[in-house]
Amino acid sequence: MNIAEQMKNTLKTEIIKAVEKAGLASGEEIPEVVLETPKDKAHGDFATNMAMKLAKIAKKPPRQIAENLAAQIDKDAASIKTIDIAGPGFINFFLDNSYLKDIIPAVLQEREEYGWTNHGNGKKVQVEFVSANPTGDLHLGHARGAAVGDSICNILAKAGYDVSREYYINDAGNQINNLAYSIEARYLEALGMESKMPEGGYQGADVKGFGEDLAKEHGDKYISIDEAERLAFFREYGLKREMEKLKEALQEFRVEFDVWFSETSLYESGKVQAALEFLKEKGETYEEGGAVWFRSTEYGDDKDRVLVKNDGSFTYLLPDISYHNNKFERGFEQLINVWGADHHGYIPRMRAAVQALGYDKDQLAVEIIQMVNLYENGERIKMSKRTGKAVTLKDLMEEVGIDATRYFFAMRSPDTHLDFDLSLAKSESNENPVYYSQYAHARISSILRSAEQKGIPYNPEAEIEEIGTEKEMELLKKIGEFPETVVFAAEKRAPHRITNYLHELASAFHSFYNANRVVDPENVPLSQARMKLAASAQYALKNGMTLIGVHAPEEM
RNA sequence: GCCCUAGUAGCUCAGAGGAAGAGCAACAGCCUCCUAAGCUGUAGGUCACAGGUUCGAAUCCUGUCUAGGGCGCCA
Repeated sequence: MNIAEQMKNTLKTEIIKAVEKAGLASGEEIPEVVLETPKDKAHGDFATNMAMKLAKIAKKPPRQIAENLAAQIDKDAASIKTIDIAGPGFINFFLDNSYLKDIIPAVLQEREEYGWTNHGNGKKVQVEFVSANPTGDLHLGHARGAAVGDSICNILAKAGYDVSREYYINDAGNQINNLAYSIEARYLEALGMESKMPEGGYQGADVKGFGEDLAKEHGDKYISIDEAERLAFFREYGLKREMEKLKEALQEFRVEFDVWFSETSLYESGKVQAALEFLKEKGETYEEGGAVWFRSTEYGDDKDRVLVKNDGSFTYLLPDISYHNNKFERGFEQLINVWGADHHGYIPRMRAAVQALGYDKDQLAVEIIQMVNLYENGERIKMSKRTGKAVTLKDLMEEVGIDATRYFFAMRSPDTHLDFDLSLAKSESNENPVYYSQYAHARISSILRSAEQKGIPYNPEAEIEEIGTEKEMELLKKIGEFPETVVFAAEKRAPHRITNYLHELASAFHSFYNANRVVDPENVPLSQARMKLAASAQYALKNGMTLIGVHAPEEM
């Protein structure tokens, strides 16, 4: 348990004791103690609403209860300096914050592991994200999904969950045939022959390039061979090329997967058929109009869904059910799917499927990544995947840079529409929020370098007793909040909690920097104490940035 | 028509029962000194609207309006 948590727990215990001593409530009656850290410093270090909660039980006005509690509480036991009563009955605690200094040695001992906890108890979690069809470049929406998904995985892993990152390759549907036909058309075109793009074909420059490459390497070799054979070849070829590009772009974006799961493999191992048989035997299906239906309405869906069409072929739902069954068979206790907004209507039937398979509906969580609109110089940039005129992940990385792109996507709550301001993300100025935390990190490196040059070496044994100014204590407090922030972000699966925290931490550091001089040759002990404080802040900054895939530079 | 998401400062967004917040933009200051991509201060609000629950609602419930998305035997 970290220092900030310890303090909170002590305070909570003392509050409960005071409630009992004051005879306001006892045992089960006592409401859960809520301790918050007020934004306004005038409201103390911690505040509780206990008096208001007790008003009903004790049948007294909240302010009177607050007075009573304030009188009963053991101040020394909880390092309380003063207690205020404010507003409708808040009790504000002003603490003797010297305990915060223990944060420094704790951070400096844990270093790159500061903030990591065992909160998740090694629970096996599988996160499936991106899973874009291998039929073209990753666009903006995928980029957001990749950034958010990867950040969620990092956060869960560091909060003590056993995380597996997975990409589901849709390599079995019609879209792959379409890809094959599109490549064929481009191939013929490259040979100067008559060709026609299929309906809904892929117009992207990548597919065009494949056709040209094939023509260059193999000439007209594929014109004369059997059509089925030819298309099979184009399928394989297209899939391979597309997957290579996807992996490369994602890797560059600092997104790695543990498992690349092929839809086709489900068919080959008979798992799709097996899932269908399982549901049939369990009575979760019925036949109507020559099709096999899944009784998804039994589990809260709007209508039943077709699994097998009347021509005997499967709908996309069936392999998906099989896939999710397979995930559970692999021992995952919690599944998290990160999906684009266009799939949200699909959630009820998937949750129904999970239940029909015999699992709890909460074992599948779906995070919806809302749409991204691109702006430049205040103007909306329209995109169309159909015509291939979309901004791709690669474009973003090139134009904006990886750090800024990752930060921008992590910065916003995933389930809200995002306006991505290209000019802002590209700007290398104080308007760009990504530099703020990076600058704090680089600044600390610079301070430590500068101290060395001035003959003040970093001294791990330095005393930190002299730490105590207002800005120093505020910085310490913020550093101490890191572990609980990571846990909170993991529970809410909310990477933007991390960027918010980083901003607050950087702000606390910059503020401290401007108020208190770190390197002072006239006072080496104090300099060395502050260097340890700065180093602690730097670890918290760096570790937080790691979670969202942003680099922590030594200089800027 | 039904469902999902959103509506909070000029702009972009946090906050999800407890005291209205940040960044940018605006205005006024701060470098003979460790990185001014920084700091300090000022100004800026009917939390879309109307009801309800509660000691207390931006937050929960109901309805309305606005914007975007989804509602295939497509994937």
